Amino acid sequence: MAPHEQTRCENCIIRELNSLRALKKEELKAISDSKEMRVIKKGEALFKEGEKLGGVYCVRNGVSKLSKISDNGKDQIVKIASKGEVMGQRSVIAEQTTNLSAVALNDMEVCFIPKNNITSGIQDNPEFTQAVLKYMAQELKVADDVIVNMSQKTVNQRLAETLLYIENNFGLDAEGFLALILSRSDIADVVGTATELCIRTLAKFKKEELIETKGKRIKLIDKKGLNQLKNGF
Amino acid sequence: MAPHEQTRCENCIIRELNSLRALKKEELKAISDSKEMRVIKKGEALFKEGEKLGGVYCVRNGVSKLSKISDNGKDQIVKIASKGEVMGQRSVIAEQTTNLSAVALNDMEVCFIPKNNITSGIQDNPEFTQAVLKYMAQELKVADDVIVNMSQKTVNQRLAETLLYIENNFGLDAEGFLALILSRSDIADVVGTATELCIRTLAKFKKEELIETKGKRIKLIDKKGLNQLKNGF
DNA sequence: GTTAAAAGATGACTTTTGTCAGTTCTCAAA
DNA sequence: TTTGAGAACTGACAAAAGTCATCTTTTAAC
Repeated sequence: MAPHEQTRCENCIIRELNSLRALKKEELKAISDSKEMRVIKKGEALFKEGEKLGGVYCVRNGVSKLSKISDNGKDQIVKIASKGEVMGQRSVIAEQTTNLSAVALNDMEVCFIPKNNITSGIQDNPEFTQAVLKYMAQELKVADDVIVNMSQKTVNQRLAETLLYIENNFGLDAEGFLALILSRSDIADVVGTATELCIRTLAKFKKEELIETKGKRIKLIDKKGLNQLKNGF
Repeated sequence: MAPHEQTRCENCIIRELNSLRALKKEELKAISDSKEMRVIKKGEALFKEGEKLGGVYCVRNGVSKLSKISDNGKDQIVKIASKGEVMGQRSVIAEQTTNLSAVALNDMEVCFIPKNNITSGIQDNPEFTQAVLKYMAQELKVADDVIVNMSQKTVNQRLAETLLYIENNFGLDAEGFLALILSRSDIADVVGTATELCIRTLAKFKKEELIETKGKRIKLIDKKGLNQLKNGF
């Protein structure tokens, strides 16, 4: 297959992971012709909160954090997006500026799809619209759950939950450590606490033999214990 | 107008407030024929988390809290729905059980619309689908903001914000008190804190002449001060 | 009106979380 | 190999939030 053809949306298997799979062949061809592949280096921003997006980003490779700075200046990570995720969908649909910033947690490869491709898809293809609708409904449920966790659970519980979430969603490396490596500060921003408390709590988990650490890498030893902790025991 | 006709969806002005306004006359007639008006007394549940909904509820009158019980047994109010709001939409679209419970905060009048009316509307009427999509996109943005507030702001800030929110969305009564009267425990469940701390903080606000109280009613005196507090000054 | 139950309120105390100031570690550029 | 910046970590303390027990007020049922 010629290199050119590898990047045609019609041949792209990533889209099977998201609502773009509901698009018809002609629609995918139209997207292929106008889309643009971008490489984002670790630490670079795909977009920043308040920007008006010209389209959405389909993640081919790598991981991005979606975060928002609160009035007190602290960053809260609302979501971690990886392969297959379409970013910026919400803003494009609502025709609003983004409320979140997207920063690459490692080197990324994304496809930028101009918004008119998406909006025309929504107007002309009921299956696609339905797929987007279901996706958003699911996101909304997840968001509600996060609200409850954030307001009702302790840092202990939320950290345990975050670690389990990372293992479930990003898997392990060859040595059994969490494959997604976050800085302590990023973990704290997911959990919604200060970096120091995050570090202290990780140290406590280590002492209780729930986890092991090696540099910034973390291995979950006692998942049952972490699960109990998460639920408040 | 005959009483019968008053309750026809075609004549109902409530729907102008929500996505149902995008429906065509024939679709509204179909809904009218299958819908069912229900009266819910204060304290009664429209539905409980985990239930499978047979349709959505369009609020004609009254106010309902949408809440979820966290693992530690505490209730978190995620949203307050009033006139014009369509409840249960998310679950019907995602074809899932509800993740939230809906309990009437005062006497309510709602229309129950069977779900096949909604799903067929989504399949056949792109304008309607688009309206629902935009509504959900907006909800998602609001939810993300709530996540950030919950995890990064203090009870002080969140309570100030909640009071301002209630004034902005539900207005005042004849004497200038917040028109929506919540129990201290419900306010605490919105803010995401214990009832005692909520009461204490209200007492503090009173001492600082930010608010006045009369029984369970609350009047906002110094809105500028509350706004500053909300943003952390 | 009486009365029981629920809601509101307060004090005393504990636990959790945040903050500041500093030290150690790590890794990459010079 | 040095070195210097940033990340990880620690201690000490302060502030915020939660809990429990108790008391008062309000509300609604009889």
